[in-house]
Amino acid sequence: MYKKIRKTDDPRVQRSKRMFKDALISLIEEYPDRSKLTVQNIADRAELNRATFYLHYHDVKDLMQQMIDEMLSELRSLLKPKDEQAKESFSGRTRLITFIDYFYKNASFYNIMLENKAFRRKVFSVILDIVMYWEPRRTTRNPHPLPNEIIASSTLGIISWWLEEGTPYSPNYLANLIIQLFEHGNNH
Amino acid sequence: MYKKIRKTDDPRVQRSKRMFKDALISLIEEYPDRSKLTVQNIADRAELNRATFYLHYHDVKDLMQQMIDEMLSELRSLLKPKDEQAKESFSGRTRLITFIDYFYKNASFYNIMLENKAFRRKVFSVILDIVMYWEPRRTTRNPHPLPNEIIASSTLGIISWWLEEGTPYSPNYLANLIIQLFEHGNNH
DNA sequence: CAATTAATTAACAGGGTGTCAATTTAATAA
DNA sequence: TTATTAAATTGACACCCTGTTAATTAATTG
Repeated sequence: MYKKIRKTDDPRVQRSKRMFKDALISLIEEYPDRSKLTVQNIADRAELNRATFYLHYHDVKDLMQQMIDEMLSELRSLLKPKDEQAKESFSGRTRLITFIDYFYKNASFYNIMLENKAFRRKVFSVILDIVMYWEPRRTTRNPHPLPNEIIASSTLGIISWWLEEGTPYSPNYLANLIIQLFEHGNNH
Repeated sequence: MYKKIRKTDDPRVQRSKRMFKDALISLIEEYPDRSKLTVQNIADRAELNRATFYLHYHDVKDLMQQMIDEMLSELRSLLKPKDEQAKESFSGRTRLITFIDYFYKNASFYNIMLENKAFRRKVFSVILDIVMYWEPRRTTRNPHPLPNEIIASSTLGIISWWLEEGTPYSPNYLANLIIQLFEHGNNH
């Protein structure tokens, strides 16, 4: 009785999906205007048949969506403290730098991905998490705090600009600027 | 001796271009995922021939680019004080509210347009202008001001979020939040 | 090996692109 | 009004991409 239950474990599937993802990244970096983002071109670049693409994805959007979900899940796990002890030293500042570093690694790729609304929304919610647990004491001594969404969206705006400009500051320095803005505004 | 010099003054051209622009706006608002943004559909919606489209634009991107330029030029003129006297009362705050109001009018349309990199870059430079002339005195008494790009990009981030969320605050209140952020950060 | 399933191949109708030449229609100077 | 100019339409063209299918080949694994 032959039965193959774990389809996704098939090395052929693994390989194909990896090839398609790499092809998409390669095409995006080569044509930042996304003018060559077709199933045809992706399959050609992956050196796989176009019909194989349809075995795994519904269309290009679907491929991007799956990649986005994987990336975001990776990012979230980076921001999750491993144990109780790590939680202590895992300050808001550390989390912000971890976050910025993550985008710094494949800056040109994430720069493109951030034009995707779905991706941006999910990144926004990750930032919102960071902001919400930033400094619990903030709410107690602060009579008129800004809505967390204002803090998060301005952070996303700054990071988007930073990526578009080719990361003109180091991740650390950028984090400093963002923290300065939220601590003192522009009146230091 | 017949001679027609001013082609662009031809009422037929005026009408056609207006029809195509209206059709684009109509399609964008009907299909926010931009799935129906083809020359074919735009021409159909405009009730003009597809070949006519190509008489005026190279492709859909070109049409959007022309619209973007027109809108930005309109926005810039709104932000330019009419005379020396008006300059007095045209504070940074007033300019920021004028700016936000402009996007509030066709919020759903600008929300889509802000996904266009070219448009976003130009809006960014308009914000940069507002920020640069915000408060001349700021630089004198402020030893460590943030780069103007940080202020501008965070503003753009906030406004983008606000548009994506369906303008949950009034333009005036949003301006207050932005000003509060830059005046005091999140520690009021 | 034998069974299973992934990948390939070739073909299909459908739709959008960008261009062209010939024709019709609208604007306007005289 | 009429003659001239140019815009708009029409129909056609080759080309490319899409999404699907059926038949075949190739790779994985019990």
